[in-house]
Amino acid sequence: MVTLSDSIEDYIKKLLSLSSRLYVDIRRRELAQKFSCAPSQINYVLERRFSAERGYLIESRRGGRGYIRIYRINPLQKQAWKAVIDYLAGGDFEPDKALQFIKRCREENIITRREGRILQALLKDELYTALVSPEIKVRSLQKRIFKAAIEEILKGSY
Amino acid sequence: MVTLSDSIEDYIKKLLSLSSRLYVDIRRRELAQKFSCAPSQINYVLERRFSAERGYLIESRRGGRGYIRIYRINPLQKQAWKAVIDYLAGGDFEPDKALQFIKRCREENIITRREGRILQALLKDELYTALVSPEIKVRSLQKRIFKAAIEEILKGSY
DNA sequence: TGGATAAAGGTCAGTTAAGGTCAAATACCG
DNA sequence: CGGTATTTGACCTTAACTGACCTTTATCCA
Repeated sequence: MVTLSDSIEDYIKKLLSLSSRLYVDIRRRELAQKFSCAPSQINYVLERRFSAERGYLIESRRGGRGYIRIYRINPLQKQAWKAVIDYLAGGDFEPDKALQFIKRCREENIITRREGRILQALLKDELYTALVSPEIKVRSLQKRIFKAAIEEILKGSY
Repeated sequence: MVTLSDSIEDYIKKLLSLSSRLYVDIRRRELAQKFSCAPSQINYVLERRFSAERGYLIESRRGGRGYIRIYRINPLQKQAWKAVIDYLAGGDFEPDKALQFIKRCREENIITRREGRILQALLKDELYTALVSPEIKVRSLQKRIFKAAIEEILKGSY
């Protein structure tokens, strides 16, 4: 089932892969027109599919000659891994961010498809509800479990 | 006597047998319309007739363009995992038992080293205690989480 | 030169289109 | 008759998508 968001995502990724620089510029209006959708749809896609956790950065300018620039940030180095995980695990845990991070790990082939699926499954709220409450406890547990799982992956040898 | 559930079950199985992939996607609404029944009837059939024990797995997405995906577990895999699946369909849960399964799976090379480590990590009591009690709840949670992970592995291709 | 205007993009609440849950009602079977 | 399986309906959650309204920037012209 391919959604509009999927198509827009694919299109932008294609642009990125064709670009010799590490970013591409788009015009929100144009893209929206190309896909016959509301301009705000583009923001939606950027937010959901091109977040920092996924390894992208967005910058933009309004007004005449405005644009949206999408950067693909460098692949994760061993060192940077720890930082991302600490960041995700610091403060309130947001499963959605963790999920995005998983997507990125997949794209960079740091984890296998199966591992990605396992990690994703561990973040589902339904696993915890009825057994754990209030919500804050659910988050803490998810955090612990996510961290534990990812650390095992980090420990290495395939 | 042939019940509605029977017909729906047959229909889905037919779809699966016609599919070249190891899953089919359905739309709950559509199916319900096709069989002139309440949408929740579909969930009922899936729950009763397409459980892991019977060799199937379900996954779904809500919202616009939502879907329900039904996997048929590859018979070979099912064979290999039968003991685990049956164990998980039963009542209580002992982490030690699960650990033994993991070990066995490693020896037979049906999971990778990394997957083995992840699964093991998920069973550690320390992850749960302090956040969950009494012990019976810890066990239930461990079971759910372990089961969720196993099911993702069962979903297939590497 | 600076104020009006046009041409971008941003935000956010609300709508639509899915699927999920659970308990109550009903049907079937031994 | 009692218990189990089926079926339904009311209500909930979630993801995608839209539209109205807001802000920023460039540029043009008096």
